[in-house]
Order: sequence, then structure tokens, then C-alpha cells
Amino acid sequence: MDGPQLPGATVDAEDRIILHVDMDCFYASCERLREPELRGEPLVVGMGYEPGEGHGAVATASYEAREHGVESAQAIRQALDALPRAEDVGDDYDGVVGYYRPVDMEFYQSVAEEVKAILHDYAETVREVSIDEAYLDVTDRTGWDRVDGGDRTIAEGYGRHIKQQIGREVGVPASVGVAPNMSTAKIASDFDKPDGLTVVPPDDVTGFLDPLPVDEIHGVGPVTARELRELGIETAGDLADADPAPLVDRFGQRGRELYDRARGVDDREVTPTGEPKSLSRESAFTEATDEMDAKREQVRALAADVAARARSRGAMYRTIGIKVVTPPFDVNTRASSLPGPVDEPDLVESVALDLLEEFADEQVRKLGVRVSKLSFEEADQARLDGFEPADSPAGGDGMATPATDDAERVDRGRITDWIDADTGEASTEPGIEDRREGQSSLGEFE
DNA sequence: TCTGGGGTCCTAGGACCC
DNA sequence: TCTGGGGTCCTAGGACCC
Repeated sequence: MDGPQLPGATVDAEDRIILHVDMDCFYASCERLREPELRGEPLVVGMGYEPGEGHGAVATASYEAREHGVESAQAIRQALDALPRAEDVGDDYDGVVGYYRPVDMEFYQSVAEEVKAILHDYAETVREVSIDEAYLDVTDRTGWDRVDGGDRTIAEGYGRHIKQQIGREVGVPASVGVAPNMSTAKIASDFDKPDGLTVVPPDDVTGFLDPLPVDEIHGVGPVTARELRELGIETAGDLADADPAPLVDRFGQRGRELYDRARGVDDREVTPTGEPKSLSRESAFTEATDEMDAKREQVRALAADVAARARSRGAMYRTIGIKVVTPPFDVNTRASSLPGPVDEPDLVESVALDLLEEFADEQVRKLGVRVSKLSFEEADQARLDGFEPADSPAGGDGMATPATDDAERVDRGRITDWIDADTGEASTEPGIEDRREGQSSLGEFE
């Protein structure tokens, strides 16, 4: 793979300038955009929440709501205990009340598009990690040079500029971190939220990281943090000073990675956002049920939804799976792979229903359907987002392409056989029959 | 109060092949 | 007739992220 070298420049890894943009409680900020009277008020945006109801979970809580004990991922019921809903209390109530709104992804998506458009003006390469977060490689747009002989860098001005433009043109706050690598930039954007700007020049990296609690490193969750604590590792500095060998023994490859991140070592390049690896849909029952009719109905709806989404994104899938959550909160997954990629909603439904049979007698609180092993046929798909598909970025799988193509072609030839044999449904899909034509020799690799 | 919904990556064990 | 060693692909589960 041709690395994205700058022509004529030998850029030391130390000298890169990576910027991480993280929107502050993004869903709540979006709600305030169209309901400005919610500014400054405790605001809770709930998933699976409907006005006046009590189910669902907290997707985003404004900082004012967090002050009253509302947390992300909390059950709405619990949030309501901590922060009563404005419409539920009487006129004589003199405590703090919160405002609750249901998630409206379409609207947030439209706001995010405006933000992303600005980001793409500020960098050649933008990696959108989620609806409210992105990395930019701005190495060739700004510099680590100090200005006024003082503490400030040009890069700081660059970050401030982006922040201000988002605030001015879109009207939502963002926090920005600037550092010589992705991991440190991510931590930096989180350092001074909300509305923060934290810049960590190359020679400040270890000084910045050392005192931080170890769970501020991206990839250290509650489980890993506890295990590290048992090893006497509390801060990033502790981790950086540790012997990496036992970390690798205990955590595998991840141990090495976390050790490197703690030292401010992270050579990952910012690569453009690629195609998704899987698509899924899940939804919870109001209360656990063992009625098979209800489960089947749910799975049918989810399957149709996932299949429609895959089709709209031009994705074919080779693996179809379900997720079954049984009380108290046991996650079970089952999956089944096809010989080749398909785009067949009926098959998603029938495979998902087959997999569900195993759980016929179980109490189930939540069901999900997923398609994975996706392939995208760029050639005949009109892409709506205007991006060129990522051309196998940054090494690794670049070599696999020709072999994969062969395998897919061969597998597609067998696909109708598989459908006939295993589901009893003859495929009348003309596309598949067509592709089968002219592929005579199957499996002749030896 | 029984935890929403959408993802990613890694690991382990088994099947299967040479 | 037996014990390798290397490799791929598959499924299932776990940790983590937003």
C-alpha cells in the first residue's frame, strides 16, 4: 500500500497533528436548537421513550440533568426518580424539574451533516467515528510552532477556529482535542468538556497523560480498570511504567496496545470512514415474554427492517444472526452463514426465525436481528453520500481482494443449491440465476 | 428500577483441509 | 491407524465504545 506520505517531506510520527472533535451531549444540544427555551434547563433525551411514559433509557442527559443524578444508559424510570418531569409535578412543586424528549435520529443526523461538512473543509482526511465524533489529520494544514514565543501553538488556533465555526454556523457546542496521535487527541477532547479545547504538543504528551486515571484511556472499561487496579495500576503513568510482558499475558494484544496508549505511543493513521461491517436492529419487550407468537412477530419486523436498511445502503450479507436476551440479562447470539452474499429479505426472516426456535420455551426480554459479512457492490450502486468508497485503507487486507472476489463468484454459483436444500424455498431471484450463468467450474482450486 | 440500541474488535474452540 | 503442524473459516461470547 502506498502510504499517504507527504511529497518531499519526511514527517516524523511525533510531528503529526491529529484533531478529535466530540460534540457535547449532542442529542440534547440538537433538541435545544429547535427548542431554545430548553437551554440551561435539565434535559433528558430518551431512547424507547415516549412523552408521558416511563419506559426506555437515557441516551443523553444535559449537564444540568447530570447534576441531579441522571446518567447515560440509565432506565428512564430511574431518571424520573432522580429528576421529576416538568409536566408531572404540580404548580406548588418548588424543586428542580427536568424536561424529557424522545430520540429523533433523523433530526440529529441532519445536524450532524452540517457539522461534518465543516470538518471536511478543515482536513483532507476525516474519520467519522459516530454521529457526534470525528478524527481529523490536520498535519499539513497547521503546525506545532509556538506563537509569541509563549505556550500557544498554531495548532491551538486551528482547533479554536473549527470549534467556533461549528458554534456559529450550526449552533451546537463541541469539544476539541489536538495531539500528535489519535489516542491522545481523544483523551484531550474529553479533558475539558463541555465546550473545551485541549492542545497537547508532542513534548507535553507524557506529562499530560501520566496523572490521568487509567480508565480515561480509550479501550479501558470497568472490567479492565478493575483488573489493572488489582495490579496496582491506577494512572496512565502507572501503566506506562509497568512491565508490558505480564500485561500481554493477561490481556493479549490489547495489553500491549493499552500500554502503548498510556505512553502516548499510537501510530494508527487517520483513515476515512469505511463501510459498515454489520447492520442490526434490536428492540426490547416492555416485559419479558415466553409467547412464541410475540417473539416471532418481533423477529419478523426486525428482519424486515434490517433487510430494508441493507438494501438501501447497497449491502449484501453472508451471515444472518439473532440476539436473544433472557432474564436477568443474559445475551445469547446465534448466527448462520450462507455460501455467498445475498440481498434477500425473505431469507433474513426465515433464517432468523429458524434460529429463534431454540429459544421457544425461554423467557425473552429483548430480541435482535443482524446481518454481517457485508459486501458492497460499488459499481452499480448509486452512492448517495457522495464519498468514494474507502479503497482498503492502511495495509492489512489490501492483498485479500482478488482471492475474495474469486471465492464470492464461486460461492454465488452454489447459492441456489443451498437455499433449495436447507430452507425448501426455491430461489426465484433472477439476479442470482443470472450471475450463475457462465460460471461452470466450481471449486477447482487444486 | 429489572439495562436501549447501534456498532467494533478480539478470543477460543471446533470443523476441515493439506 | 497416528500424531504433527499450519492454515482458514465458522460460531459464540465478551469487552468496549457512543
